[in-house]
Amino acid sequence: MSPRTAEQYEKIRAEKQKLIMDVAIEIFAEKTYQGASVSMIAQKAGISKGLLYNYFESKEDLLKEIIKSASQKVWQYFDPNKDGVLTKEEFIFFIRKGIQVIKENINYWKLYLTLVLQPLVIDIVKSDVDDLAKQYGKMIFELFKRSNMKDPEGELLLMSAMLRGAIIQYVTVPNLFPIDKFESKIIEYYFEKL
Amino acid sequence: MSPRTAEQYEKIRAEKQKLIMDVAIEIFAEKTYQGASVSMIAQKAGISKGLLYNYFESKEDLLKEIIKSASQKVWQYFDPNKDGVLTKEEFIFFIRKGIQVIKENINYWKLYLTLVLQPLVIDIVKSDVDDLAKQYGKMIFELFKRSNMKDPEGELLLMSAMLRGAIIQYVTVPNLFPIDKFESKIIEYYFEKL
Amino acid sequence: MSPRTAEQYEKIRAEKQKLIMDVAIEIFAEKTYQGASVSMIAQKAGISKGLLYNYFESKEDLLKEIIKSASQKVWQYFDPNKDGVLTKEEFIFFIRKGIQVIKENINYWKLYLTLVLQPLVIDIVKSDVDDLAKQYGKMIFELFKRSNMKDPEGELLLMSAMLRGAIIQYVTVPNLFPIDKFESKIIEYYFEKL
Amino acid sequence: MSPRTAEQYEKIRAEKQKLIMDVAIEIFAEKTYQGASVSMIAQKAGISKGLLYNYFESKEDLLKEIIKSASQKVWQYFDPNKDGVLTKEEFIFFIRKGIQVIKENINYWKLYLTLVLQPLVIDIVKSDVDDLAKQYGKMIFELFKRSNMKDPEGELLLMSAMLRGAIIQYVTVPNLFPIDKFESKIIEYYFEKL
DNA sequence: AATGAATGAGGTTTCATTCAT
DNA sequence: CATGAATGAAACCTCATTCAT
Repeated sequence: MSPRTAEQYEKIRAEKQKLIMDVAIEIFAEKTYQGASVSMIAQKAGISKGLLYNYFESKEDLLKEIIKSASQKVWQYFDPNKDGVLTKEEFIFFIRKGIQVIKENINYWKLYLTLVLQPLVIDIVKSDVDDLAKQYGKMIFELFKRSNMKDPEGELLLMSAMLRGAIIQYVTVPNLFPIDKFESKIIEYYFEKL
Repeated sequence: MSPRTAEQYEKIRAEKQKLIMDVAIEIFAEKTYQGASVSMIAQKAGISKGLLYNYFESKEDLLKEIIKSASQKVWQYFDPNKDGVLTKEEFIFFIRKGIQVIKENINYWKLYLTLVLQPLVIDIVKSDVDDLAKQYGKMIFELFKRSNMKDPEGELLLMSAMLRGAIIQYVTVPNLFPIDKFESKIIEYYFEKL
Repeated sequence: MSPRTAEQYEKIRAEKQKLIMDVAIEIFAEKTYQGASVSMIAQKAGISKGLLYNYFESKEDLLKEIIKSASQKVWQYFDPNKDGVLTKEEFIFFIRKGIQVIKENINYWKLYLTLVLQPLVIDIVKSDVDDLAKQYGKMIFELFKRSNMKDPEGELLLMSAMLRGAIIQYVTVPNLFPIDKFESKIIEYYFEKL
Repeated sequence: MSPRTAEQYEKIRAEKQKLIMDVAIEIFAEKTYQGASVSMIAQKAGISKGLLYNYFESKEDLLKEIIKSASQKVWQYFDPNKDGVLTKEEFIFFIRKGIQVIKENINYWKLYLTLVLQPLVIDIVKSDVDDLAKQYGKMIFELFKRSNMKDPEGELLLMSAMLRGAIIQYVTVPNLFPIDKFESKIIEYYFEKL
């Protein structure tokens, strides 16, 4: 009966906040940010609309928080190591890990994709992600060059297109796209080339 | 004093309908189907909201008509020829033509992409396109097999992922993606392999 | 090829006007004055909306004209004869004729009934009809008195209620109400009493 | 600080819902279902349009609920007793009670009448009411037969027409129709005949 | 921390009416 | 006399957000 400690409250808050965000990702991915209503999210999360506004300032704020937090979670695995140099093994790992992360967060990626397709609406998303993408791009380019590829830039283009396309396809129709076969294939491809 | 002839009316209708659809594609692509309002479309088309409903039964109907008409326009170039067999040259042409069509219809492709990412909302889109995609898939697979590729199925996977990814990237950030370089690269790639 | 004469034009106008009114009565009766749209009427009459406005100033004007004209048509049979005295035979005739007129103009009566149920909307209707009703009421009252009925006023009340109720019922569900049986019954009733 | 209890919310909802329905009956009766606007109802009820939609799914739903609830309220007095046999006294009571109920719910009856005159719009109304009407019709017919009336069927026809007509007249112009005199008269009539 | 009634701006849609032809 | 494209006001409805409790 003793009042909860500050930490307990903090924990409860954090959990409820996560719950709301998880539910929101799902609904946003299914219905679009604009097509989803705050009521739907509150209802599916089992809380009142009022309480949702206790945790997030607005619907847009909720979206921003989702992107912020999910970005962190998703991209943490790819923090480039200190030296900024990518070995062949690290590159293979990067692909494997990347595909795994996507498999585990389909809805987030779906949401992410709908968002990047509306440049005017959301610029938040880009900034973070773009930086990382550039760094990686550079490192992979260097790897390709070191491996004596004829046209490292062109190869980079093909590679990123391949990955991106596979993600889209997988995220859109998970059951129809053989992500595992794709994974072996692309790894086999670069294993030989590098 | 006499009323316009049937042809005159027909012309007016056809032109205005096209105008509305063109404007709508642009706005839908920019803001999402749900994020765009009929008012915005009417305003940008320079007509009253009421008139829009003279031409389309509803916002959803407008979307459907856009998809129907744009699908026709976009996919007509790819009607497989009678024999159902794809030569190496036809395959190269297919890629070239495909990229060109996309360059000329960026907004439609953007819209198409936001739509396929919301499976619950629109099933119209798929049916038409899926058929064609399957036919092509099969023909390309046969070509790869005839060319003695080791794993034609896997190669098809990589190829479609590459194309898809390039489209996404180009459509999303046209200025940043070197579509022409990508085109030469992928053609070069298959020119050697086939 | 000679231009039509003024009379011919006049005839055409009169016919078209009647056509529009007939169609409108039907639709108003079916959908309510408010629920019917000018477009529907024009379409069913096979003319353009614009032309309809050539014949009637407004939707409300169309309604007024319908009521005016139909009232005349409907009530003309009941113009009390000069002397203002109703014989038993005339009374019977009045009932017979009344029922016949209703059978022949179901839709007008339906419309009329929906209108009298909205006192605020239409006052036009009443004025004409009320006068006639009062005159008739008085004459029937006199007839009842001459026939030595105990309570002529009360009998008048019952009679008008009976007629009114039968009309409503018949107009509402023509197939279910045995109007002919009702007719014989009520005539038999007054034949004995008078 | 704590939220209202479930009962409190329940009470608020019930009261407001009743308020809206009461206001709506009045306005529908006065202006027709189609002629009344949701704005008018909200305004007269002193609430926002939005709130009305918190209580009713649509304007049509509001109408249906009114009919449902009012039907219950209105017809509950007439639940035939178990044996299904009507005595002379019960018949007299039925007429008295019926007239009283109508006097107390003029607006509902007005609304009801406008609705039955639009067969295409509302079928809801009929089903409930028709059943009851049939049961009563049968019971009254039996009573008439037991009382050795020459033509019980014809008498039933006259009686229901009389009642119906009186209701219409009273509901349409309450001040002009002497409902009390009608009541005594019709009771006197059947008191002698039965 | 929690509720859901309440608001109001804005969305989609309808329709009487006008007008150039 | 005749057309139907075009308008704009107003209808129905939705939903992010607020607030008393």
